[in-house]
Order: sequence, then structure tokens, then C-alpha cells
Amino acid sequence: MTDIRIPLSRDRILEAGMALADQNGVDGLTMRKLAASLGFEVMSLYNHVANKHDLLAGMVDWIAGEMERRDAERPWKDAVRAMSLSAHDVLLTHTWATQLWSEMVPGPNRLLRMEDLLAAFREGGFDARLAHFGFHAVTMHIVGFTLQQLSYSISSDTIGDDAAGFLDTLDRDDFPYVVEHVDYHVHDDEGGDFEFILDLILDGLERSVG
Amino acid sequence: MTDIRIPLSRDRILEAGMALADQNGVDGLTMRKLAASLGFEVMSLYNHVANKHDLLAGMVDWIAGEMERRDAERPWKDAVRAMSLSAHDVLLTHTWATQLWSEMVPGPNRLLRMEDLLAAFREGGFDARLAHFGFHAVTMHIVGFTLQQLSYSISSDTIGDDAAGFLDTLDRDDFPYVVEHVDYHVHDDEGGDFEFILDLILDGLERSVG
DNA sequence: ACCTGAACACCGTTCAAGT
DNA sequence: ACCTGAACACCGTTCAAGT
Repeated sequence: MTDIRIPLSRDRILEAGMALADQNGVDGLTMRKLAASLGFEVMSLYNHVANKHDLLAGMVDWIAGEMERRDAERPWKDAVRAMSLSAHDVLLTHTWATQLWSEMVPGPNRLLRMEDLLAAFREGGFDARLAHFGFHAVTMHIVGFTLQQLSYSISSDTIGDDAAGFLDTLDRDDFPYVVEHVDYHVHDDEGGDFEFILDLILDGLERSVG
Repeated sequence: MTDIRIPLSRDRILEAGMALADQNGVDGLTMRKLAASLGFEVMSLYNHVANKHDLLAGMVDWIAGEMERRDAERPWKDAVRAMSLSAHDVLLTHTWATQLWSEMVPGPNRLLRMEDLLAAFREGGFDARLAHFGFHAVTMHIVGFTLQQLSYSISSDTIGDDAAGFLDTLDRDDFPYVVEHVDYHVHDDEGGDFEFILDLILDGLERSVG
């Protein structure tokens, strides 16, 4: 029986890793399972990937590559808005990526987006200091909001796990506002919230730049 | 030789865990090392802690307990400002806590702070929806900013590690604004940046509430 | 009630050996 | 150049046994 199979490559490994992480979360991503899912032995991976950290960094940068880049034709506010919405979308479809985002050093794809975002501010009339603030305010919103969004949805997913105990222990008389807040998350669809706060930030920046 | 030693307790374990995490990061915190640092065997820990997740959750909530609570006498903006600065300070002194913050379900100490923050908004004249936005904007800023702050300082700490390659590979002509941005981080002390953006958020909220 | 030793089912990674 | 088997040094956790 001739054993024909597509040889391993860095890209194939990254894609398989992303598929596994999408399904089982980043904790379910194991070098051994990853190799098995590709039909190879564990050690074969190390011919294409330095180690697990390198694998994860590669996956994160792959994700970054899926995010929209800057349209230099548009005014800074529109361009930043579009980039932010795209980044948010991409992060939501790969639930493991947001956690890793702040732990990994930027790769080439992410560097391009960083440069794009900074360029939008600088060429939109921001000085270095204000561009710096704008950059952080916007990226913080993207990562922070998505992180919170995911933690709420994970909580309601794996009910009976942590979240159940959380809501049960929670004395509704002692924590009226927390109850109200959680209810808001559970009942209302939060489609517009990301944009609402984003616009709050962008308007604030616009006012600062004068 | 009589073997006298202080018996284990949940609090002693949490404190030892925090000390270990402060020193070696959360990856360096192992049930086995933790037990050793206390002079006990691994399995003794499980008499006081359900599992490692429970340990980490306990540590995070301990940290939450160190954060200032709301002063109901002060106007909402002052109260929220003080709570935010305190939270930021505490997170900065326990570098492992910020990462864990969004992964762990809130414990009692953190719940109290959540209620405090929401109460400050609601009793300051915000309706439920706006309080919701305020809560997220502020907590996102605290966690997100601290996370980025730590990732930059870790990068410059462990130079020769990731960060060196990052800055070297970075072509200064292709990424002029990223270079400018990183320089800003390296050279300027960022003492005031957290407060600058915080005030930008609080001012925005104040305008929204009318 | 609390502590412990041995064991289980995993990890990531090195190293030498194959082709 | 790429793949692999065996081994190493770890993990968290279960379970039965001690006191």
C-alpha cells in the first residue's frame, strides 16, 4: 500500500491548529493532537514550527491577516471605524485569538495593521502624542470589548460550570445593579454596543484634535 | 525531632500562590512548586482548594479585595475615577492578575466592586443602558490599558527574547509610525496616559448623560 | 479532618536514528 | 530535508492509605 499524503508545511500546520482551536479552545490545542489531526507524528511538527509558542504566534498573526486594512482615501474617522469593525468581527469568529492577542509579539500581518492605524491618525492631523492615545484607545476597545463579550458568552454557554454558581450565589438584594447588568447582557442583543462605545471614543478623539 | 509547622489553610495557600506568581509569573506557578514552597506535599493542597482553577480564581478575587471601594459621598465622576486608579495600581503590582481577570468568574470581592461601580453610575443619574456602557468603557480601559502596559514592559524586560527580534526585524522605513509609537513607549514615562484616556472616557460619559 | 505516596493520563521537547 | 520512536522532565489529579 503506497503511502501518499500531502507533506507538512508551516501553513498547513497553522491552519490545522486554528481549526482545532476554533473547535476546542486554545487549551484543547495540543502538539500531539495537532499532529494526529494531520496524520503525522508529533515530532514532525517541529520541522516546520520552532515550538508551541511559535505556533500560537503564527496563528495569531494569521488572524491579523484577515483584518481589513486602511483605506487611505477615506477620512481618518471612517478608515479607523472600518478597521475596528473588521478587527472585531475577525476576533469574534476565532474565540481563542483575543486572549492570545496581548500575549504575543506582533507578526508581519499585525504590524501592517498597526502601521495602518497609526498612519490614519497621523495623516489625519493628529500629533505623535495624540496618535499614541488614539491608537491605544481604539485597540484597547477592540480587544477589551471582545474579551468581555466572549467571557459573557462562554459563561452562558457552559452553564452548570462556573457561571451557574455565579448567578445563583449572587444575592439579588445585595447586588441589584449587577443583576440588572447581567440581565442586560442576557436579554438584549448587544449588536450595537461595540459601535456605540467606539463612536464615543472616536468623537472624543475628534474633539481633542480640534 | 518534633515536626511542628503551621497547618495549611486556604488563605495561606492563596498567599503563597500569589507570592510565587508575583515572582515567576503565572506559568511558573505549579501545584507541585506551590506545595514545596509551603513545605507540604502536592496533594495536601487539595484539602483546601478544589483544583488549580479554584486556586487561580481565589487569587484573582484576593487581588480584587485590595482595590478601593466606592465613596458614596463623592459625585460619580470622582468616585469612579478613584476606583479606577486604585484598580490600575493593584493590577500593576500583580502582573499575572490582569491576564486572569477576564478568564475568571467574579468572586465575592470583585462582585462588590462591580456593584460599587454600577451604583456610582446609576445613582449619579445614568439610566440602565448608559450605566451599562459606562461600566464596560471603564473596566475595559482598566484591564485593556494595564494589559498593554504590561506587554510592553515585559517585552523590554526579556529583551533577547521575543522583543529583540520584533524591533530588529522591524524595517524602520516601512513602519515609520510604529517606530515612532514604540519610541514613545520606551522613552516617555507613561504615568499620565492612563488618566488621560480615563478622563477622556469620563468626559464622554458626562456629556452623554447630559 | 488533614496529610501523604504511588500511580495515571497527560504535556512539550531533545536526541539519535531512519529515509 | 523531512519524518519518526523512544525517552526525559515535567504537569494536574484520583485513589487508597495512613494519622
